[in-house]
Amino acid sequence: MTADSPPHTKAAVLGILRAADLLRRRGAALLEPYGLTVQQFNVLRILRGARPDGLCTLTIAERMVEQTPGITRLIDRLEAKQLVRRVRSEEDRRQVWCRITPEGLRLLARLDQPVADLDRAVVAGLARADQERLAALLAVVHREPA
Amino acid sequence: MTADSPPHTKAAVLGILRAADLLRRRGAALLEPYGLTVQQFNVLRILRGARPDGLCTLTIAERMVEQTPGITRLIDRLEAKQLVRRVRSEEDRRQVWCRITPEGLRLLARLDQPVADLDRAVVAGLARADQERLAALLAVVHREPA
DNA sequence: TGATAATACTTGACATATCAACTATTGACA
DNA sequence: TGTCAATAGTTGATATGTCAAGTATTATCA
Repeated sequence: MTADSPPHTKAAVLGILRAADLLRRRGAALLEPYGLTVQQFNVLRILRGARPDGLCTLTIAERMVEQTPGITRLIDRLEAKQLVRRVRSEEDRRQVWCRITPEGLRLLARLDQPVADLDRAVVAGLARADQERLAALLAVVHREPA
Repeated sequence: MTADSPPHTKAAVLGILRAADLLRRRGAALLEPYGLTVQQFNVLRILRGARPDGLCTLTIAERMVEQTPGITRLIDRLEAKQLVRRVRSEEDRRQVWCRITPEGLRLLARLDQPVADLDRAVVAGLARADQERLAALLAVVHREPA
């Protein structure tokens, strides 16, 4: 192995990082007026998809797009805003079940359209087939290499 | 516009975010034993490329892979570790010129190989031509869409 | 030339992230 | 059944990120 990765490797890696930064910044800007961070929004979406039962804390952490060690306090903030409710499980008292509140659902409903528009806008330069190719190539990348 | 983006759009967007998170976590893990964050490492690389003159603070910020409002304190930390030196410009006393120190260069030299190996490992599942395709598709994405 | 605006940071206040203990509870097994 | 390990989450200390406001300096232009 030489001490430098080849140009196409560098370009791919840099491209991933830059594109993600763009997405995150736009997402943060969109959510900021609603008092949500990108991660908080992702938790809410996960919990909307997990109705009506909800999920326990660490399962939410597993499903996050970005690995999130601070999941407890992240959900603390959502609970403080009344967007999530937590109840300690009776079957296994170590677990805490989290559910999205009606207020959380209403907030998400308001966000669906602008978030979808943002997603579309960011990859608008790519035709559908190219978006599919991109997704397929990235899927290979995050199949956690050894 | 419907209230939901199509599956290929979602897959592309999610793929970007997940792949970037993987890269960032691996990078952070690699750099941690050396006492550097990913962003600090990026500043050092930018300054290595800007020898011998160095760069003023905001120019470094512009060249960062990720947009970084806290550039001043980021460089504060590098200066505290003696990896960067700062001097106020004489031509324009508002500007501060930053240069990498020999110690900073030595640290980078130790990191070049493992970082290159990491980059290669992360996209190892893709043949060269696919890495090029991936880079080309991502380049379209971060051509800052309106 | 003097007032105003623009630039290049810097700083303070605050939010969030990260790591390493720590507690409570459950499972596994001698 | 009692002990030890594993699980699920919480908490404290600390580092880092973010935004808005502040300072110093330079450019613009009446």
